[in-house]
Amino acid sequence: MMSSDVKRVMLPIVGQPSPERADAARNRRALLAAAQTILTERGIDALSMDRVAARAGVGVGTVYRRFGDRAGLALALLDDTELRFQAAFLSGPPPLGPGAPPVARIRAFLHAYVDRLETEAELHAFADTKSPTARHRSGAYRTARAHLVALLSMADPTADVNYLADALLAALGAGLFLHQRQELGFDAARVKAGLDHLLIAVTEPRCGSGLTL
Amino acid sequence: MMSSDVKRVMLPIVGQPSPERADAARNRRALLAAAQTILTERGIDALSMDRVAARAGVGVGTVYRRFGDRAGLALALLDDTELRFQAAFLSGPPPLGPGAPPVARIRAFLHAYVDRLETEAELHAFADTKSPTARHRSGAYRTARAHLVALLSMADPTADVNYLADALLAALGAGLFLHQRQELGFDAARVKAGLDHLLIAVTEPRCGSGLTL
DNA sequence: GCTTGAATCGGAGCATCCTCCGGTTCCGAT
DNA sequence: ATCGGAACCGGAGGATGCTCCGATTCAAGC
Repeated sequence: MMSSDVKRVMLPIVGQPSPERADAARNRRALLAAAQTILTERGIDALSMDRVAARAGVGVGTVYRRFGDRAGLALALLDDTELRFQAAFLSGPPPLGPGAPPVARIRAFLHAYVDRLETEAELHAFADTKSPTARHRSGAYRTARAHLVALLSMADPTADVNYLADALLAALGAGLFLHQRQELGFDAARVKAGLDHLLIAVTEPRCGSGLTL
Repeated sequence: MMSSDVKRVMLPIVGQPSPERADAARNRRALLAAAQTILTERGIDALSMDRVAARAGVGVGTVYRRFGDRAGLALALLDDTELRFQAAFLSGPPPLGPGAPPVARIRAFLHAYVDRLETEAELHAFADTKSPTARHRSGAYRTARAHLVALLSMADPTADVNYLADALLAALGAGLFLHQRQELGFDAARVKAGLDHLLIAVTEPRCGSGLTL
């Protein structure tokens, strides 16, 4: 009864109270692998929850416990690049990371986001299909938004940076990007140039009256 | 037999080759009325195709023939206000209609759009849930876009107006608006002020170098 | 009226998203 | 080794979007 004290210290590493059971981790890996396979083999239209479950050899309920819903599965598939992206703009080398002037960092952020959309737009769009506000509630969106708010407030403390951050991110919507690439025939450079134009306009100090409406 | 000549003149009004069969028109009205009733009585979450069909006393197939899909039903419900809106900015009194300077017309357009979202945002969002690019393919979007492109090119012929029109409309997305109103606690005035800021920035002539990136 | 071709109707049926809950598996503690 | 409870598994099943096609209804021409 005295040795129990020692054993109870069985440290829970650091984060979650229960890290994850072995079978659960195995299933999660199998599900992500199955989803990736279906994605590359048959395209995003074939990426249904039932199919992913069948391909991974588990029940449908397991998919939903792991990922919550279809959007959660898509976000999990994007998790690797998302984490790398966040690391890059939070603590990577400039101009994306700290060290460059705010406007240059925002510009690097926008361009890097476009580069992500170039290969992941369909998956981003898929993640947004569940609800029209799903995108804005995701952790990825909140992080990006907070980053832009911080940089914008350095660049122009007089502006409504909370509004502007959402406006810039709206211009980076996956649906809009697909429309620009497929319907309008824009290339990535044109999208980036448009974003540059927006960014300059928004962060450049007013010169005229500023109230010429 | 000679009266047949008179009968054959049964003019098809003007537009469609076959105006619409009587039963079809009756069903369309019944379906729209049923949808409107469900919408006001039980909210948008209860607006399913099956329920609309049952409420109108017709089969589900009829709903799909009339409206194509869920987005089509939503657009049909918005058709009245959409037509009024288009009439207002295409041929109504200034500043929304012709007669005012381009930037003032754009500003009036943005404000009027916000006013629509104030009462119709959920329906707009519902119409967008089918596909991420559904919004951009709709006739309403194309009309609004063309209008903005025309006005923007008058205000600033040197800009990429095709990009800017979409960027402004992205800031008017229903999902973003709901997020701003519900999650962020913005009121309509703040959204309009943010749009004004964007508009001024985008249309105001450059004063600095213009390439300070 | 009646005929007749064509447009429309309607609901069975399929695919998908998601929920629910009884049975099973894991893993720390003894 | 084993035990017990917490966590997990899985598939039946409800709800919904959408499709398909035989039965029905409309309306133009006689």
